[in-house]
Amino acid sequence: MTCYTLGAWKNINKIKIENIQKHLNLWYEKNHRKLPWRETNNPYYIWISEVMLQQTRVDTVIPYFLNFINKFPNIESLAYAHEEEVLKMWEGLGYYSRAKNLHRGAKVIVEDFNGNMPDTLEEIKKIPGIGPYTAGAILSIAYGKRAAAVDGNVMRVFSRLFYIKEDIAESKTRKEMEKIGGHVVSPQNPSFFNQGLMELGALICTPTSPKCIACPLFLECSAKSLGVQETLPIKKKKPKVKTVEVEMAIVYKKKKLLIMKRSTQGLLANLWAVPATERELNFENGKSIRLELEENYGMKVTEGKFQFEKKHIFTHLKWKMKIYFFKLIEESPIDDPEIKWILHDEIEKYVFPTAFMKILKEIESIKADEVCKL
DNA sequence: AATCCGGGGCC
DNA sequence: GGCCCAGGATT
Repeated sequence: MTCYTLGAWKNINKIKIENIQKHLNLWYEKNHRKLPWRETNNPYYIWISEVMLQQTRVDTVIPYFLNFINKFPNIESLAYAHEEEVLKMWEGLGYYSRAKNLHRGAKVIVEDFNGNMPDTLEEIKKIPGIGPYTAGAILSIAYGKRAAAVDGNVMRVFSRLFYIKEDIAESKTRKEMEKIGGHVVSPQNPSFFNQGLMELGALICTPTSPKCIACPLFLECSAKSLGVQETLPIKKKKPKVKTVEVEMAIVYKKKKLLIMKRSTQGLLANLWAVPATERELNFENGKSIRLELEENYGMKVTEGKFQFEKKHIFTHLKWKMKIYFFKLIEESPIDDPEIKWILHDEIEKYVFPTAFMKILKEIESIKADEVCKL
């Protein structure tokens, strides 16, 4: 059995490739899950679903997809929407720049492509938020074109199928995988083939304990024949998790709660939140949230009352959140549209990331009487 | 090439 | 608590 190191994919036996194409397409046709975006070839639906599925599980995406296409049924309706509306539909899904790019992308399609999703690689790559994977997925699934659509699942399948030991965290390996994807994709049905690879990765060729006994490519799999399927793919880079202490201010003016928009850059950019300061743990150089409110907004508040602590884990970041309650003493002299005082039942009008939504939900259960006693 | 950007499920 | 992700943009 061959080990296909860098560049050796050109030597993959032609019969082996044809067998893989035949077995995989038949398996996909018979065994694929019925999902909302698989009911159609509409390029718009395929686009939305593929972007939502980036780094996100199918079960999470389904309700978001249905709500999204209900609210924005076509490219025009998305292009003419306000960004706030688009973000609202994305609330809780994470990686919010995906929603902003989707919105920008719809505008580009309306302005530069006459409102139709382009069907060539060259044009489709001009749309913000569409990279190599999403481009290939749209071309093959919506337009039946012979294009590679290589994501994490496909790299795992390839690494086992062809016994590839290169580190899939490296970009040269990813590029190599894309070449393999373009080389082996079925000319008969590129859509079934690409979706078949991903479905196989999701259902059979799973990261841990792959179900080889049920795999349609059992006989073609190099790793399985050597019994090394569990050791692949090889992925070396490990991001370090940084812990950050975050002070959050729950400020009340009577029964109204203070919220403000986060900065236009960085984590959770441009989304609504309660005022917060971040500082790296073990460094005492941060200002307290109370001082920030006074210096940045000229807002005087009572001494903070520590309420509770909570953790929130992002991919490479751990937030240790300390939540303090304050009462307003003196209004800010600045009239800033990005500062608002809202009643609790108004929080659904604004877009809050999950980390803050959890806090707001906990706050809600604390009685107003208690706040007034501060 | 390295870094940033969420969130949830699983063990 | 640590692991896994159906990536793309920016620097």
